[in-house]
Amino acid sequence: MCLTMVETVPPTPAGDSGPTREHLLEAAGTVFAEVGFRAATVRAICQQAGANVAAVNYHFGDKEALYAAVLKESCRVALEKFPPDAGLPPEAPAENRLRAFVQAFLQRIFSGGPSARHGQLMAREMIEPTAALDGIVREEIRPMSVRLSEIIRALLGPSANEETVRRCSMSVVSQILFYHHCRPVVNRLFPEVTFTPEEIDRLADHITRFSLAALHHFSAENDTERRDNPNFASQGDHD
Amino acid sequence: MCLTMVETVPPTPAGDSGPTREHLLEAAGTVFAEVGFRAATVRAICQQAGANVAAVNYHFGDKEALYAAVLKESCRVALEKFPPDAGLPPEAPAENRLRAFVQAFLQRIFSGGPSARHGQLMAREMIEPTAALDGIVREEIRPMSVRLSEIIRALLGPSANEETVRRCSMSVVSQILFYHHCRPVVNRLFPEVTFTPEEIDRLADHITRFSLAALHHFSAENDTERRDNPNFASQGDHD
DNA sequence: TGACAATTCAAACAAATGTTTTAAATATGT
DNA sequence: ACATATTTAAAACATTTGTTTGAATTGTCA
Repeated sequence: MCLTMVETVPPTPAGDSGPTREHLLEAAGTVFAEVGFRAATVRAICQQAGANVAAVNYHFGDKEALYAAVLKESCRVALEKFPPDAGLPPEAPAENRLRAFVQAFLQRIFSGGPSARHGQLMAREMIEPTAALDGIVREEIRPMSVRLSEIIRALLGPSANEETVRRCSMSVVSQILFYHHCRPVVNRLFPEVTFTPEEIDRLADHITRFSLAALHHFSAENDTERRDNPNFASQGDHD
Repeated sequence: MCLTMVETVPPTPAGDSGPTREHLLEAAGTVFAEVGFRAATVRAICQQAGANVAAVNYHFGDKEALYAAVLKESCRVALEKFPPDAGLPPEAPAENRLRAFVQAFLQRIFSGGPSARHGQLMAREMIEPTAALDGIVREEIRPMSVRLSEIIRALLGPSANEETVRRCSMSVVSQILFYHHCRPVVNRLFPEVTFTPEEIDRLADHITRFSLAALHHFSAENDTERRDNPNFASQGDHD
């Protein structure tokens, strides 16, 4: 069926080939994030981009390729704007690195703009994974996961086994993602909850404190010699 | 346009009107949970139910009403099979009630059958809320939320303010939902993680211990008199 | 300017899908 | 058994949607 296909893919593979291509990427990012891949229509995307219906197929080949391009680009932008280490060196205290990790993650998800759109797209990928998810996990999520694991391992102490590190990592990430993934329910349950920058800061505080408390407890549980050390119960002046 | 419409809705409002209606509900539950409301086709549902294409409209009016019926029914079944208190009386120690809450929630989500389907449907509702979400929040989620809040409040002590209770409640629920909501990523990151009943138990253990450690810390932070009470640090023989 | 490639555009195509219609089949009550 | 209501079935309808087509337009370089 592709005998008559000469070259529908754009001759210029990537970059800023033209304004239409970028408008398309921008509009597609918005529409995909708003209604998801399936519900998004190329007509809606093209209209928002001020382009013709055939523009998607001309510049990207088909709708799915456009989606992959959007996902890749939004991922790049989000990580560039809010790097996971938030500028902290690896030698910084693990408590601070955890705080920075949590805050950067929350900002990446909740601050408006293309970074937030990436969060929306990823949330949809969780529910309905596309072929693009494998690449995202490999290039974005796994590096982030090992980075967090290192922080957690430093906090748990050397005697913590890998399973505990993994479980605790997930306990931390879960708290970050919850407000985003369950936003429709959170909004209905607690309409007073907002996501202003200040509120994001307070949220990062809570998640960090909640997690550090648990991690310090786990750490003390492993190294029995430290069990009655009162230092591990007080936490809050670590910055 | 509805002048010629006489009575497309079923004369028997609910209950076990006929085998076809139930087959439809069953098949629709499976298909909706698998591919979501939008991607599910009434043709696929009817085929799986062994019914004619027109059966959906005859018995439920339209596709959306069928979806609402599925959501309502799956919610009923899930809560009936795994009640949030897991048979524990309200006078039981808060630690035990928390453990029961976590375990029942995890089982509701991960054990197969109609109960798990409800979890799938709810996950999709989070990402793409339908009109049915308001009812679910009112009748299912909010009661569950106040129940958890009571447990958390008991653990935090009387001096904890509402905001802390709310935040800690979310920290607990988030850990429960994470493995479910982010399953595609978890599977790719840690293929060794399974969700057998035993693993679910261990997961419930971790979440409960992690949360109790943090909550006891918060509690001690508020009531400074309890700070050095060693009871709040040891927890692990609660069954 | 003129030829050639790249891009845009309007129209149409083909497939999928929710819904309706009309008739046949089945059950129900007398 | 007959009449009536209920349910099922096949076909068609109307709309949406991703994609293609071929002409028109624009840009580029000699």
